[in-house]
Amino acid sequence: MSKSKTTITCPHDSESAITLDSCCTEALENHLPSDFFKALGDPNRIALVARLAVCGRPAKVSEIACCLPIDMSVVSRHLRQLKDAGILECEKQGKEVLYSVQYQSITKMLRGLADAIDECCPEQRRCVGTKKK
Amino acid sequence: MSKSKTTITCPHDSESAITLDSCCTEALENHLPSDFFKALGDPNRIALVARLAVCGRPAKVSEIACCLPIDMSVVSRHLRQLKDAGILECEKQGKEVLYSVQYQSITKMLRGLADAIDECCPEQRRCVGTKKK
DNA sequence: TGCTCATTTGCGTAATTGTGCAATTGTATT
DNA sequence: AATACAATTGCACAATTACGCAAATGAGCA
Repeated sequence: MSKSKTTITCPHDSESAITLDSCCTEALENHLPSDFFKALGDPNRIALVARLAVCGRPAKVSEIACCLPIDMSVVSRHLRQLKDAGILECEKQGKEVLYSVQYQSITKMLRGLADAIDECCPEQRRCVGTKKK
Repeated sequence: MSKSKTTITCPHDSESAITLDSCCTEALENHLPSDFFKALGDPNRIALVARLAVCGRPAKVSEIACCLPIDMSVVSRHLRQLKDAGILECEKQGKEVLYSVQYQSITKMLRGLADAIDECCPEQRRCVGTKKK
């Protein structure tokens, strides 16, 4: 943890300004890519990831699609979004495209975020209540 | 992990059906509440959480709102959504409402999910390639 | 009681997103 | 070359969501 610190004051209420540890903010926001969460924010995409995760092997789009009551074209778009978010990966094999879960990068991401939040937790740092007056 | 297992066959392609370990699916889906991710899927809400996290103390709505170029009523709604998702908590104090980050429940959730994904990771289980033939 | 301030809620609108269908692309097979 | 199949993309539409403004709620204070 560093000691660099910035205080951002509220224009209309400078006394109760939120104290921002800039270094910590960056560390946290690096771990908070909203595209990652947006990708997991849809029930159908959650279902796709869960099924693919327990499947344990690369699966083609058509077999993934048949588990859900939505069109395969929609599944294809969902899979692409999950891939762009770093949750899935895919490889072409002949006519087919095989999707699989990026286990390591997901768990690394989740644990990294958890650690970053722990770093910010008041109980774990000395820099609490540094209020500008 | 248990041994109960279910195979869901594709209607039009039963040979390449995705093998589903039902117990594992449930375990995973329990860790995948889409509302949690949906709440973190918006850049403004991410910013709110990050700022509140590094703030390290309960903060009132107006001071949280002044960090973002959006109306306070919108911030209020975002905060409520984050609270409903279990990411923030709030307490009334006179006229004001103080929001703070639920550090423990978030990190517990993230690490629980990471563990659940690890449980599904092919390298860590024996039940790979259980394909119906 | 009347007033002020902080927050929430109602409502209308613009933007985004999820979806299905049809057409297209790309790859193998005949 | 023609055909068949898997996956993607274009397009239109419905549903959801983010947003700002104004009004309402609620809690302290004169």
